[in-house]
Amino acid sequence: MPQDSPMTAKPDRIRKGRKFDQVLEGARDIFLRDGFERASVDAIARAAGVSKATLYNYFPDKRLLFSEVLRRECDRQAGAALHEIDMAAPAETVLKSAARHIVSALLSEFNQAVFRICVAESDRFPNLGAAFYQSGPMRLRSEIAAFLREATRRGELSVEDETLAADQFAELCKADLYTRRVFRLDNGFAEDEIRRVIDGAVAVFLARYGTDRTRPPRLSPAAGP
Amino acid sequence: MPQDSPMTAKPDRIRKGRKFDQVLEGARDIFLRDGFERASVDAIARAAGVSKATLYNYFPDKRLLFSEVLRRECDRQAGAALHEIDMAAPAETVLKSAARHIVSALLSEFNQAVFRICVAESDRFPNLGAAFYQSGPMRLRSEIAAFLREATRRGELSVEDETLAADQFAELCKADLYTRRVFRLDNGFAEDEIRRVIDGAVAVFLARYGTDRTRPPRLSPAAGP
DNA sequence: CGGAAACTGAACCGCCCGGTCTAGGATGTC
DNA sequence: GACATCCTAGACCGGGCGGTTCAGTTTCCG
Repeated sequence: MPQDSPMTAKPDRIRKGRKFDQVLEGARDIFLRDGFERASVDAIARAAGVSKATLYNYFPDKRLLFSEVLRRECDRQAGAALHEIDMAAPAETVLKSAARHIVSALLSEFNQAVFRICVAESDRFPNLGAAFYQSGPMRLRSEIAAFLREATRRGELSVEDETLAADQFAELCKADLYTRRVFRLDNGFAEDEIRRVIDGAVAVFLARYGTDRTRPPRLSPAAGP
Repeated sequence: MPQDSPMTAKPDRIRKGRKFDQVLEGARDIFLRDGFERASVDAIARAAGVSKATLYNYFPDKRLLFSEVLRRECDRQAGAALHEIDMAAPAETVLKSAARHIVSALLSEFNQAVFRICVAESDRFPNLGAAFYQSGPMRLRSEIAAFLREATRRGELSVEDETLAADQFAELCKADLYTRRVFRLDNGFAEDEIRRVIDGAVAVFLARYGTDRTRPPRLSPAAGP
């Protein structure tokens, strides 16, 4: 039973107030929508369904509220990883499904919003960039690198510099799509656009890092001329 | 309807004011440093060595001044292209020197600043994203694509989808470096870090798109170099 | 020289913002 | 009922902002 009765014997409860989470949620909505500068504290309080006094009861100022919100969102983002992929499947299968996960995560509304804010505010909030990097790109890279190492051990791939290869793979997944999304030229992409990029990424990657077992027969236009 | 270009209209030397360029320069400095929201018009006027009244004589409001500044900076950026590269050299040479140009351009202070602003303000200034995209990534891509087409004709490469391949190459050049730069984890990179990425990018690219003439002997672990 | 046009500096306006404060309303515990 | 705690609505403050105005100065050019 989800009883959140605020009286659990004594004030060993650190949680400063009943509406603490509401404040964070409202702040997240407004900050992600408007950015730090344009988000007004009044708007946040309104969105949180809370009075401004209550808000300032929890957080001493706007900056700290912002930092806390972004820190949490970075953590949240870190959860959405590639864990569910069956790393024991054939390399090409793993790469393809990883690519699909990466693409859809990168293009998601949420990731875009957090990315935008982190980029824009990274000078005023120096730790922000690092937080985002570690919660997103860095985790992704180490997961991919671990897989590459394992696949190399199995003889399916031949990767010496796993971190470089992992970065390359992630970058290949961005091709075109990400840029267009970041600059708001498109907000949705057709399935065949996505497949084109994913298949292209896997093909390029395997051409370089595949072994004889996994490298596809060269589909070069050598057939052509 | 507000006139956004003081140089238009009839006479030749109408130049709405002697200090027009000063204003643009000052505005560029401040906007690129502080972004749109945090840049105050007073600061811009001060940086331009001009009174606020003069500034508002040229531009009806802050938004339009901003748009004009960014439009010019995008144009300026477009100039710094790959033209000077000798496209007739062997493919690997061309790719390597192109990669070096791309990397140094991407990591430059100027490009970072413009990128940041475009990303942050792309929703409030919808045409901004497109302007940046066309002046930067898109030009780059079409130049690379043109080279790939030519190299394929020469039989040095074997590329079917030139735009995809061009995007992939540009993405490969970003690996790791760009992310770290954008999030301000580093502001300078050692020469061997850069070379590692560039060589890696070219190797991956040639493994997929090279022909027997240009594809390097596979450096797979089985076969020694 | 003389007058128009460009430019200046500063004061000024209205607005909104971050942040404070107060008087009072719920709520729950003894 | 009394007390304590949390919360609320909104008035309030100082300040910075974008933008305007204006009286006076500089520059340009015939």
